Amino acid sequence: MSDAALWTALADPHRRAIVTLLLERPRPVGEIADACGLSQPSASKHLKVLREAGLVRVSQEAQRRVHALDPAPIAALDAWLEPYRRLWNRSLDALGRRLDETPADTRPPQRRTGPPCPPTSPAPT
Amino acid sequence: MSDAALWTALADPHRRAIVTLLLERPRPVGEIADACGLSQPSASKHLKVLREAGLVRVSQEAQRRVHALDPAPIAALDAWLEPYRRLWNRSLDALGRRLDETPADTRPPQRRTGPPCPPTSPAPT
DNA sequence: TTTGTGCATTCCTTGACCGGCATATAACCA
DNA sequence: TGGTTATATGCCGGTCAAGGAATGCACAAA
Repeated sequence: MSDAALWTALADPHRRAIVTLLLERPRPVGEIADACGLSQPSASKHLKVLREAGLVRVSQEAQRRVHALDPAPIAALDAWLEPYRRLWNRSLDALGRRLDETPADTRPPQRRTGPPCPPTSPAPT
Repeated sequence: MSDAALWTALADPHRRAIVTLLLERPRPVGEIADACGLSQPSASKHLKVLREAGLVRVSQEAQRRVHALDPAPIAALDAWLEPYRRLWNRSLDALGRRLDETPADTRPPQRRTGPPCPPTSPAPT
């Protein structure tokens, strides 16, 4: 479950779709294939990649193999993202300060649309 | 700068290395190639992919082309990650609660190490 | 103007991956 | 036992991306 395997697994749009699908609830392979418009073998292969990246876990139910999301590896991505998020928040803060020092009617009309993570320091709203 | 371009750009380990390198400071192509052990054309090509994903910006300085990191697109990744982060935090909280209900000397020694980003809002589930 | 430097682009080869198809495997059912 | 369902796997052809070598291009220095 290397970092590389994780990135590789999520690089494919079909696999991201599968992961998003499993966010809702665990599902058997056939259902995943249908929902994503994949053939059964294709879905099975993608699920294998996701399994090897640690992103999904399987549990056998009779003949079915129900795949469930395991969000734990996402933490590794999140950790990798951390310094960039900090940088991004810093530049947002800087923008905010610049805007605060600018007369209102000369400002660009855009405003912060809300990054998914709260800034580390109070940003003007 | 589609989402797909962003994932594709970051899926390559060399490109992630470049991005990490640029976290420190902007650099010209040759320096990036050296630092990452890439040939100059190879570095140039990777930088093109990163540029097209919006992750780096170029500024010309004499004959040099200095590449700087632009963390903005990272926000898109962060947004994609958000629901998984929530899920992960929920399971950590559940673990924490279970641990709190368990006599101390039967617990595993681990404790929540702190996900890099606090949950932004009470999960609207 | 010539030469040198820094970088981008093109061509080519190779390797990886994806999808489809056929088939193997395993569990359930009659 | 034989058949059906659900899934995995192997093979094949096509596509795409990466790396290397050679080259083109822009700018600067002499």
